[in-house]
Amino acid sequence: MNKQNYMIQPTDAELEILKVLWKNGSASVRSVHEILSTEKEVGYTTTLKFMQIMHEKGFLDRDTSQRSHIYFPLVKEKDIKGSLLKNFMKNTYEGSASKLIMQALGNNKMSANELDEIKALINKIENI
Amino acid sequence: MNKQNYMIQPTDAELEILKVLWKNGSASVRSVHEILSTEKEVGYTTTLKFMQIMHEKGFLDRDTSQRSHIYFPLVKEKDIKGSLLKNFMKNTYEGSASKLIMQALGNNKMSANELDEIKALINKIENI
DNA sequence: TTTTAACTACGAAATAATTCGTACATTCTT
DNA sequence: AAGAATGTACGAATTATTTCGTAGTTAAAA
Repeated sequence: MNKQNYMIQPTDAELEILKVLWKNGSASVRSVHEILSTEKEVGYTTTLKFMQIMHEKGFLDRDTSQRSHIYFPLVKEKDIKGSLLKNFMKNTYEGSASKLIMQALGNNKMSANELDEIKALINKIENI
Repeated sequence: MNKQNYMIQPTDAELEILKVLWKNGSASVRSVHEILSTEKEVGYTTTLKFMQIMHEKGFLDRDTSQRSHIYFPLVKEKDIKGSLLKNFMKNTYEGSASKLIMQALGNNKMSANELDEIKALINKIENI
């Protein structure tokens, strides 16, 4: 039973780290930090501290058998993003998925391919 | 030229107040506070303080000709929500509207009517 | 083997967001 | 007219989040 409503949510800074780890499977603080550094100015111990906090919070586990610890995500990308989405939907669109989708459609250019993909999913949902 | 990328965004607490005002057009601190109180425990001066801050930030204007000031929104619901959505999309879905829409579709039950509305909008977009 | 580099741990400063108490003014009630 | 109720203003406490400095350890390089 995942993605509960009250699932703990990562903060913005924590989400950035999770995204790096979801993409890479597992990594040392050093390599996560190097990737983050390409996007924004941040100190090494800042990244380290976040990863320690995230370990405490249960977002990450780690292998400490080597001097340089290797961290990996304990939470699934889909679950976390789903939970963040649900929360955002609640705060901003009174919990209405269709309101959110309508505005996202209206405000953003998408490729024909993406639009088709969306239509296909709707059809699939409707034909159940 | 509205809804710029760097449009100032309301915090969560500020958004709640904006939502009340968008729905009511304009209102005193007292009446906003009464509505908020039905949803959560909050002190009167907290609501007052927020509305003063929002006035400073330019989210609200107010009529101070009476003792009880009347506040009204200076920003449009669509613009603010669009800006929040864009920001959320950037943080959580790498800025991809279709990723967000796909997950929103997948995770939420919608009525046939809502689904049709979404399909109609897609068709309209495709037929331009 | 001495120095330098890389690593963890962790307290605490800095910043952002929320919440409220208190002071003071005006209006309403009695 | 006195007291109670209602209003604004605003400093400051509280809480959440982000950021980093420093201490101490281990490994690598000179």
